[in-house]
Amino acid sequence: MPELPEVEVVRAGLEPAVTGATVTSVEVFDSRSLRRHDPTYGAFAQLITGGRIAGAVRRGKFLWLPLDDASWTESETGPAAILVHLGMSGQMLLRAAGAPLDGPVRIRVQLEHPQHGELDLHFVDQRIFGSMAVDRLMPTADGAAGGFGSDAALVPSQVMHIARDPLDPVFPDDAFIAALRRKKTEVKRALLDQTLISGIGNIYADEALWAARVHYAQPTASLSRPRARALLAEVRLVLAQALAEGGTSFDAQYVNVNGASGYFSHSLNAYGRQGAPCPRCGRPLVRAPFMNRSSYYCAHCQNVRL
DNA sequence: CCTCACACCTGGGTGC
DNA sequence: TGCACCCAGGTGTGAG
Repeated sequence: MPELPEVEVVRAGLEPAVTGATVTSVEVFDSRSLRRHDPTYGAFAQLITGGRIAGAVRRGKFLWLPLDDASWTESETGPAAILVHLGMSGQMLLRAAGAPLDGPVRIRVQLEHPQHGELDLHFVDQRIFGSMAVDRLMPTADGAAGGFGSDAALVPSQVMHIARDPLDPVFPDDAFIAALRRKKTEVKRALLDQTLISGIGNIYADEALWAARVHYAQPTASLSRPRARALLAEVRLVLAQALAEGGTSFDAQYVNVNGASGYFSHSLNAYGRQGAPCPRCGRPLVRAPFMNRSSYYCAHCQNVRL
């Protein structure tokens, strides 16, 4: 269940290892992990073999590895990147060259780094909700950097419709709050809408709502401006705290880039804690069905206020 | 245009 | 023991 903090941990782990490295070999063991790849663009392996990776960039839960200019000028395809979405259970594992494939490795990318030598990148994904792809880079609509990790004002075409995330220095607070209050939906649905604000999933949505004392089903149109602003502030706090702790995971599905588990569920106040006392008021937390999943909240602290 | 239900996936857990 | 079923949930798509 990687959300923004977990994906950022992966990005930060990959960045020093892959920047400047050349792709020497690509093996796709399960083509379902190329769900996001458009084959009319070219074969995934062929497009990136020989390319040089310029960095590691993230917006929300999307991660991409831009390819050096020299990698695409000859093919005249324009700037491109290796796009990664971890989905539910995806991992990007750095391994020594030729290391055995432990776990459901769907794609292996072998790299040659001028300083670090040979390195294997394993895309592991049990549930195959994640995917890799090669995608064209497009200019950002606002002219600002496309994501965290690069100054380039470019994003993959598949990320064009994804909103900036709340840790982005140019995240438009006022426009977000206005758009949130214009929506005719429930507040948690809005927090999970990646075209409105990106990077938040079921876990951090529940945590931020608990911290802001907002009921998950409160209509967005009924949120006062100060209350919406306070909610956004709690979203930022929750994400920043999780990031500082190295990400959150529950069943070892999520493992950081070096293979160590990012297990920090003890820091959660609401998510997954049905029946346990609310850390604020002591009353038992509740689990309620929501969008074919679950919402965890305190029925006492988190009141619908119209 | 907006909102929402649903499909896509697999492995672990549970009840019979 | 075996089997059917449920659950986890991020995203794209199509219906209304």
